[in-house]
Amino acid sequence: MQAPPPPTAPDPMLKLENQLCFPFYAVSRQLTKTYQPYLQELGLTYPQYLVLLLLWEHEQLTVKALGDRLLLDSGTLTPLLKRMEQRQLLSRRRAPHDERSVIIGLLPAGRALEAQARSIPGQLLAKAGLALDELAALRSQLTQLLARLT
Amino acid sequence: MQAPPPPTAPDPMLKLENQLCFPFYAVSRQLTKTYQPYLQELGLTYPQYLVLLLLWEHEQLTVKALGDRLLLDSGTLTPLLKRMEQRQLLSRRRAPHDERSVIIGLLPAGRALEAQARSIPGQLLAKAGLALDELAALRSQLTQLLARLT
DNA sequence: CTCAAATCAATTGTGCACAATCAAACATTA
DNA sequence: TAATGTTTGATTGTGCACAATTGATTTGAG
Repeated sequence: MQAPPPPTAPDPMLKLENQLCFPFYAVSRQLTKTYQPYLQELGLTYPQYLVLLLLWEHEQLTVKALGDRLLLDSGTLTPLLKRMEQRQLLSRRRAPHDERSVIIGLLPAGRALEAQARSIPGQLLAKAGLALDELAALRSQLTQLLARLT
Repeated sequence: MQAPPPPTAPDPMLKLENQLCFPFYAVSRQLTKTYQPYLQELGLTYPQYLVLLLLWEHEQLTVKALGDRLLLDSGTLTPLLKRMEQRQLLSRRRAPHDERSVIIGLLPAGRALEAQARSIPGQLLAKAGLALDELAALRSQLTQLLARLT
């Protein structure tokens, strides 16, 4: 279905193909879909995988620390972490010295997923058709942009 | 809250900072947040804004055509379009020659938002601190990556 | 012409994402 | 220490995002 262009030509800056944000939005969603079959084997969603990446590295972190690193707030993290707690992937407990904080700790079932996840990054890079140096260049541009936006 | 590193150092490919996808995921969400104050004045969400960008250009499109261009399926678009229909921004009707298709047409209230949206792309570019040539370079890389992923 | 396959939108169910609000716990300072 | 303000997580409500299924419609092979 394709209509003829409207009588008044639109501002070129308002055409979808010229948008800054749309490619980020679309690539982000497509990347998540690309991860999906691998993560499904582990029973994880992409945001849950990100939480585990941090816990594999740090063993335990507060909800606040997770949110700071992932740029997610408690409205997103709390239900997500409760689902992972039900699966015994992690534990949630109040910090003894500061009852406001909730400490998220890695449990054995969560630790066990690390070995299964090892092959994921390499397979993703292959699917994206990126060499390691291209990846590094792209990532540094994105990190720089992210810093300007936050 | 920061715990000492775990006894077994994690695979560097599994560290958050080395992930390919996370920067896209984070930048995409941050960009949406950056748009938010401007779009709020128009009463639009970011995906609704994308639909209008296409309608400003094409006046009318089927749900299928919108989904193809935005890489969104009907489970996402149908409720979103119904909300926009309720606000009289667009119309939804079956195609006479093919009753399976639903044609989305721009209404005056939707057309009227175009003038108000004109200033948005420029303000976003300024906030992102990008020059036009940087933008073009980044966009071509992203478009290329998107093509490899789809 | 017939009916099996393909197309398209809608629906259902799950899981983010985020603004806004709240309440508890902690920190500060007068 | 009493009053005030800040930090932290949880809750609520709205709106995507997408997999899976359904049902109506159209197409096309025989």
